[in-house]
Amino acid sequence: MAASPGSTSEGRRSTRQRSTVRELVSESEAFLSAQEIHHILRGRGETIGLSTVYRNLQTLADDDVIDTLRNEDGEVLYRQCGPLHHHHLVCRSCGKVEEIKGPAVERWADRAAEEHGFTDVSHTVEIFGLCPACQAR
Amino acid sequence: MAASPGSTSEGRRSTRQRSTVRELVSESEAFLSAQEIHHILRGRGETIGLSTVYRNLQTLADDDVIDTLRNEDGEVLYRQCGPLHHHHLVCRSCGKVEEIKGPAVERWADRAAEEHGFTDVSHTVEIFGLCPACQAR
DNA sequence: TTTGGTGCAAAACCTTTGCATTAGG
DNA sequence: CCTAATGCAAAGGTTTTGCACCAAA
Repeated sequence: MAASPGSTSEGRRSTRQRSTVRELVSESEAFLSAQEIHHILRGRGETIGLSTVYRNLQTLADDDVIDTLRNEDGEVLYRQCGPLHHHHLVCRSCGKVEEIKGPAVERWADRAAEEHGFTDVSHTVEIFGLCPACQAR
Repeated sequence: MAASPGSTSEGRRSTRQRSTVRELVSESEAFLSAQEIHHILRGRGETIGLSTVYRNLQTLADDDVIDTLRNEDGEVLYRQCGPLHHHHLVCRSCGKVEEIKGPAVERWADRAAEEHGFTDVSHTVEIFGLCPACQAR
């Protein structure tokens, strides 16, 4: 992961909306889009604007509180930063996600980057397929 | 790569626009966005609509003539397919792309999917970092 | 009180789609 | 001919931004 020297979390006020967003992201296993987060919170009766959701997700990502990922449709997805780095095995049909650890890939990626003289390396790996349940259907 | 049984390249007509798009993508080293491609072609005096660019890029991708990739801004980027499946090492600063082959990753991804019972597997791997030139700056 | 945060609506983006027209086979 | 391909404009989607108001410190 990239180092983030200039932490921007200095003058952040704690508001109900920010807490609500952070909590939802924390309690969720899956990656959520901003739209989904807004929809869920509204469904719970929370009062929060879509732009506020976007702005909070951005600041949370800036502060390295949450991880971001882009799905195949170009939507940005958000999730709490996990303690361990891992990757995702995603079902193309039902969207089910399996987490997979892959120390081998980490090493491979770092080495490949190093061989080309790259530093400050990060990587994304996503595996797509058809899960057992969806094959049966 | 997922198997593509039903090749859709059957009834494709060869038009000036399709050739132009394919040629530009072929002759270019870098990944280009649809908007960039349209802009470049218009700049050259070509007569072509933006939607035609999009549609041709889609069919070319469907026919496995070009590779697609999404940049960090969510734009879809296109580039001519290499003969071998490979991944990309992208400089976060200047956008320079190195191709890297990684049979190990292919095997790892396929095995990880298999262990979870997934079939029809494809995967994406992107490595981001700072290239030597940009480190110097 | 001061100023960052919020909410709404409008704008900005990339991308897709409807439809009449053109042109490849 | 026939129908895929084109071009334009309009619509679709996500994300950003302007601005007046609100509330944390």
